[in-house]
Amino acid sequence: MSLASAVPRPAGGVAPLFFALGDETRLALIGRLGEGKPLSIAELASGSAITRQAITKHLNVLAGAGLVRDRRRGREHLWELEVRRLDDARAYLAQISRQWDEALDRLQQFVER
Amino acid sequence: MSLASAVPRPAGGVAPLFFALGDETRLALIGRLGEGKPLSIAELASGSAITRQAITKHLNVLAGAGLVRDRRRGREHLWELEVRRLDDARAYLAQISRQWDEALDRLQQFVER
DNA sequence: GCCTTGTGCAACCGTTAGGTTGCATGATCG
DNA sequence: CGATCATGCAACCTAACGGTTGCACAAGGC
Repeated sequence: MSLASAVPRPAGGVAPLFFALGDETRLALIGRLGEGKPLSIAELASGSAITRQAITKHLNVLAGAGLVRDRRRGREHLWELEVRRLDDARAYLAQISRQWDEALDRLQQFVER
Repeated sequence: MSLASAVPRPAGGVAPLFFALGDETRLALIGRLGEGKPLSIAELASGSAITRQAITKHLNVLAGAGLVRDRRRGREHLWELEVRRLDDARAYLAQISRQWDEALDRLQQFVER
């Protein structure tokens, strides 16, 4: 009955995913990592008004949501974007839109007969 | 230069939008409102483990992000989904994906020559 | 071996989020 | 008018968030 349960959620749930996206600083990080080149924490922190440790925390939040992945090279950690995870979020939003459209169609037909 | 600033953001910024989506309870509300039928606060609260006032707060957060709109009928407020706002979020995600793909293409060409 | 550089870890702090309870208010139905 | 039902408003509480500072540590460069 409940359509809510009919909406399949990616592993781990979408809420943490959206939560990770719901912060200006984190969006900025995603934007920079989206330029393609993997960056170290120090590189991400330099030029930012924020502390390196704060950046680290944000990266961990993003990593927890699967939005970002780190790979160490020597003594430094290179972080890069995990684009597929963005698709999960998009798919979820698309599904709700579809559910909405279909519901409106049903209501429309119900009115017309 | 910075590609981050090249990503157009919907009015009000996307961060609040994603923030509003980043909560399990709020996602459930969106799911129920996505069924098409406008619902009152009391209707949304009944059957929920949560207090009516908590629901009200969540609805206000969603309204603040433009994800939901209320229309009063007599003494009750009917809430309904604002689907277009979901498209804003989707467009933003799509843009980052596109930025990523293009960046990878450039890097690829750089390697090949 | 030393000094530097990139991180991690832990404690701490102010603010906000999510939730509750209690009471006031406004529209509706007898 | 009086009882009732759907809300709003405000205070309060706890836990988490976003940020900082300080120090320890491991990997390179010289």
